[in-house]
Amino acid sequence: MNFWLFKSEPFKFSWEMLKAKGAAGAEWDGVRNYQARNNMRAMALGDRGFFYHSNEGLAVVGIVEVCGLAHPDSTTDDPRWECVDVRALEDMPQPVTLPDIKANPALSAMVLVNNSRLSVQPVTAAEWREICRMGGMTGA
DNA sequence: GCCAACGTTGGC
DNA sequence: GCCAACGTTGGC
Repeated sequence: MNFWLFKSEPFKFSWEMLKAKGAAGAEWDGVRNYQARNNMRAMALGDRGFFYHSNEGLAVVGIVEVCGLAHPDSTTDDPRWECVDVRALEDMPQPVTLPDIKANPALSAMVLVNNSRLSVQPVTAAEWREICRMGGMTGA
């Protein structure tokens, strides 16, 4: 299983909005960046991801699961853009904030720290465990 | 609201 | 194929 990080501005598409979609989940649409698209193409069913609120909140607030493989983005006719489907799995007991992440030397190589503009990012297994620990996530 | 960083576009 | 100009993102 691989791990990822999905970024969204909460006033456009928030964690609460994804949770409201339930088990069916939602398209992660609107991505217009090749690197982010390629990351989505590399995803497998059951992969896990962090849901990160950018601009406002600035924190990892929940865990999502990839529940649909990459397919054409329904918000454009341009065949270049694809997206996966994700659904909300669990809330972070405590949101892990960007300052918390930046202050943790174990996370200094995270894409979030070094290329904050990439909207769909890979996360290593070690980074995944560390952020789960910081967020008070007992399982995962 | 500002500004730095990055990606994309388009002229040459 | 290079590079300058521009637009967008996102942290502060």
